Amino acid sequence: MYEYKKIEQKWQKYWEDNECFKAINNSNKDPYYILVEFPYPSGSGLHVGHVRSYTAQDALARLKRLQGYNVLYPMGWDAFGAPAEQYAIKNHIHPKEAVVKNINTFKKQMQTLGFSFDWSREFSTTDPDYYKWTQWQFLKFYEHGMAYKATIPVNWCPTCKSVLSNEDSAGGVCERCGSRVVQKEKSQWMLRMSDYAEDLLEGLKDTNFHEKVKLGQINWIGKSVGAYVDFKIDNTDKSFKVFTTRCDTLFGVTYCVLSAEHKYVDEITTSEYKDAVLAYKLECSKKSELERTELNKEKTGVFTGSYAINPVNGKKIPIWISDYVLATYGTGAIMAVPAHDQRDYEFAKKFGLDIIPVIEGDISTHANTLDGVHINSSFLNGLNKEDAINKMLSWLEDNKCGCKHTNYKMRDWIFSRQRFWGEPIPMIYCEKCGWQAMDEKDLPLLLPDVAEYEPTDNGESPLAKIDSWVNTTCPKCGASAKRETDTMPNWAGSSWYFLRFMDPHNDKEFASMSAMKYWKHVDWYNGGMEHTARHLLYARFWVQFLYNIGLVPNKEMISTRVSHGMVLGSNNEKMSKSKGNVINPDDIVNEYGADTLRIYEMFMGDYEQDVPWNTDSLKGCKRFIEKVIRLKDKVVDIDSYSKDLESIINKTIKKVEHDLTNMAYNTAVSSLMILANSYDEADTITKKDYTLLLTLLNPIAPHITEQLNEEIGNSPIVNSKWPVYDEAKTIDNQIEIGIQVNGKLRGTITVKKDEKKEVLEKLALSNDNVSKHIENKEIVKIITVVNRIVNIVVK
RNA sequence: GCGGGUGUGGCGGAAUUGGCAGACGCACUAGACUUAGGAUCUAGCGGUUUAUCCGUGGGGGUUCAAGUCCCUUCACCCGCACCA
Repeated sequence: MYEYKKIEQKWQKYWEDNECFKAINNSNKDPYYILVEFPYPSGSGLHVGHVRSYTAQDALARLKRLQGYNVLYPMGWDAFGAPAEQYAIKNHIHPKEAVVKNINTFKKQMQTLGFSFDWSREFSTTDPDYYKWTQWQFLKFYEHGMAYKATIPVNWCPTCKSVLSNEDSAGGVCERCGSRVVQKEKSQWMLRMSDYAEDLLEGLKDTNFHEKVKLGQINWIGKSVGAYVDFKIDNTDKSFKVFTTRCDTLFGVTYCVLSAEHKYVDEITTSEYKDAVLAYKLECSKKSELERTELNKEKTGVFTGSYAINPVNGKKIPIWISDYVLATYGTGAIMAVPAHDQRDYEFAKKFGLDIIPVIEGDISTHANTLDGVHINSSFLNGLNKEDAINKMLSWLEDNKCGCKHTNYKMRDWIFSRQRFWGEPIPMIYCEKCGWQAMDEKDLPLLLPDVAEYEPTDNGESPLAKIDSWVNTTCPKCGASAKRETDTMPNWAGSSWYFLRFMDPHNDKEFASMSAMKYWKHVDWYNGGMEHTARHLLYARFWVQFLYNIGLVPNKEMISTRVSHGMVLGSNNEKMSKSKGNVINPDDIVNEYGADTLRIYEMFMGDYEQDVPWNTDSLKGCKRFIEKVIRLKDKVVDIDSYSKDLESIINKTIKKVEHDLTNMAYNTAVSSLMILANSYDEADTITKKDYTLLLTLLNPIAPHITEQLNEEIGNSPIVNSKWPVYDEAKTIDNQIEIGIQVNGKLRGTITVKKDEKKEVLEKLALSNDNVSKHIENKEIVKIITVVNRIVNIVVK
C-alpha cells in the first residue's frame, strides 16, 4: 500500500536538499523563464484555481528542465493592498504581521503540492529590500519628468476613502468594494503614461501575446486618428478646440456641445441663460459616472446663449452644454453633425436643432463607418470619405483653424493612494523649495511601526496622522518639511517584480543588466484574463520607461502571455463561501494525494476554458495512478523498449511534449492514459517501457513517478533527460482506413502504410458490406487518398 | 452599439492540411471474483423503427467527402461602451 503523504514529503525533501529547481544566473544552458502571476496572499488560502495554473506551469518547467534548459520558475507575494489593511484595522495589528501569516499558509500549501519553484528567489513586494527599489524607480520617473503632481478631478471611493485610477473604477464602481465612485478634486501624483500610448501600441508587435490579450490592450489605449478643429466664439476673441475623426463632415455641423465641466462654460454663458446653465451643471456634478453612462437614457442639455463660427462656411451655430459630451475624452467639446451621428441626431431632434446631410447614405449609420459620396459640402462634393478627410485636413491647416491629431483614451496613471499599506512615495514638501525628491541613499523610506490605520475623513492617508513620520527636513535647504503621506497603488510593485526575480538579492541595483541580459525576458507568462488590460499595461509601461533610460535590455520584457479558465464550483458557479461550493486544495491533497489533484486539474478540461469541479472525475485520476502503480508488477529487467510498444511509445513522447508546450494539458494526460492502457494489455513490459511512462508522467505527477522510478532501481527522474522520439517510429506500418460509398462509411480495411491506390481500391470493392451497397449500381468514380480514405461514388 | 469567445452524448471534453465524429475520463448498465464492495476485472454505453436511417445550436451552400470552409440565423458568456 502506498502512503502518498510520505512519498510526497520524501521527494519534496529530496528536491529541496538537492536544490533541484535552483535557477543559475549566467549558466551556459539555455535560459527559459516561466512566470505565473504571484498571488495576493489572502487570508483564505490557496484556491483550486491557483493549483490549476501553478501545476500547468510546473509541468512545463519540469519538462523544460529535463530537456536541458536552465529554468527560472519563481514565486513571490504581491502583499500590499487593502485587504491586509482592513484586517489590521479590525484587529489592531500591523498589516505586516497578517501578511507574514498568510504567506506562510500559502507557501506551505504550495510546497505540499510539489511545485518546482526556486524558493531561493522568493520575495514579497512588502519587503523593504524590494520596495526600496520600487521607490527608487519612482524617483527615476520623477527625475525624468515622468512623475508630477496635479490637482485633478479624481475617482473617489467614499467607502474606501481613497482615490482610484480609471482602471480601478471602470464603470463608475469601486473595484474593491463595489461602491459608486464620485468625482473629487485632489492633488495627486501622476505618471505620464499617456506619453507612451503609441509605444505601448507598437510594442505589442514585439510580443507573442494571445490575440484577445492584445485586443484588450489596444482597446484600453483607444487610439483614434482625426483632427482638432478650432471654433471661434462669436463676439469674443476666444475659440475652443474640438476633436473629430470625421472633419470631412464639417459642412454638416449645426451646433457645438461643451461638457458641463468645460473651462469656458461660465464665461460664454449669456446672462439670459446663466440660471439654466448653473442648474444643469449642478445636476451633472451630482450624478455619478455610473448614472451618466449606465442607462442609454434620453439626452439632456442647455443652450448657453453663445454661438460659435463654423470655420468652413462662417455660419453661426449655437453652443450647448450636455453630459453626453465627456470632459475627460478629447477636448471635452464636440462639433455636432446630427445628420450622421446617432447621438447628435437624438439631441438635435429633442431640441429642434438643424440637420444637414453631407454624405449620401443612411442617416442612422455611425459616422465612423459611413462612407458615401459627399454632398452639400462645397469643395468636398463628390469625394469619398478618405479623399474628403485629406482635403479637409489640408484646408484646415492652410487656414490655420485645425490640424491633424491622434487622440488616445488612455490617460496618465493616477499614482497616489490614501492608504497606509502601500509603498510610501519618497517625496518631501518644503514650503520654500516645493516638492523635493528624497536622496536615493536614504531609501527605503520605511512604513512606520504603528498599529492604527483608520483612513481619515478628509481624504488623507493614515500616515498623515503620524507626526513623527511626517515631519522631516528638506533635502535641499534643510528647513523643516513634510513627507508625502500618500502611498503607491497596488499595481506599482507588480509592475516590475518579474525583473527582480532575475536577480532577487542584488543590493546595488533593482536587477543587474547582466542578469537581465542573460534571462532576456519572461518567455512564458501565465495569468488571469482580468489582469490583461491593467497589470499588463502598467508593467509594459514601466518596463518601456526603464528601457528608455537604459536600465533594462529590451523594450518588451514579457514575450508570451497566456491565460487560463476558472475552476468553478460543481454547480457551475464561481466558488464562494456564501454559495458553499468552495473546494479546499488541502482537503483534496489529504484525501487523494497531491499527484491526483495535479493530474485531475490538468485533465479536467480545456485549460483556457472555465470548468466545473467534479470530485468523481478526480477519483478517476486516482485510479489512473493506481493503474500506473500496478504496472510495476509487469516489469521485466530489459533495457530496451518492447517491440510491440515501440510505436505507441514514440507517438506518446511526441504528443506529451507537444501538448505540454501548447497548453493542451488535458490531452497530454489522456495520451498517457492510453499508453498505460496499452501497457496493461501486454503480458510484460520492460524496465525501459516503464521508465518511459514514469518520465513522461513526471512533470504532471512528480512524486509517485519518482517513487516508482526509484523502486525499479533507477536514479531520480529529476536528474535524467527527457526522452527523444524517433519520428520514423511514430508512424504505424499497419493502418486502418475507411471505405465510404457516397461519402458514408461502409467498411474499413487494414493495409500496410503507403499502400498503392490500385490495391486500396481493389480491397475496397471486395469488402463485403461495401459490395452490398454498390451492387446494381453504376460506379461513377472512386476517390482514393492514400493512407486516408477510399470513397466510391455510385448512382 | 462595438469587439472577442463558446455551442459536439447523461457530464468534462477529443478530433494536423476538409478524410472512419464522440479519443480519454466520469456517470450509468450487465456480468465475473467476493463474507463484503465506494476494490479489481470483462462486456456494453449518441439516438433509432437496429442488416436501416438520423446525428457536432438552427437553416442554406461549396465538395466525392464538412464539427472543420462560405452565407445566414439563434442562444449563452466575457470585455469595452454617449470615446466624438
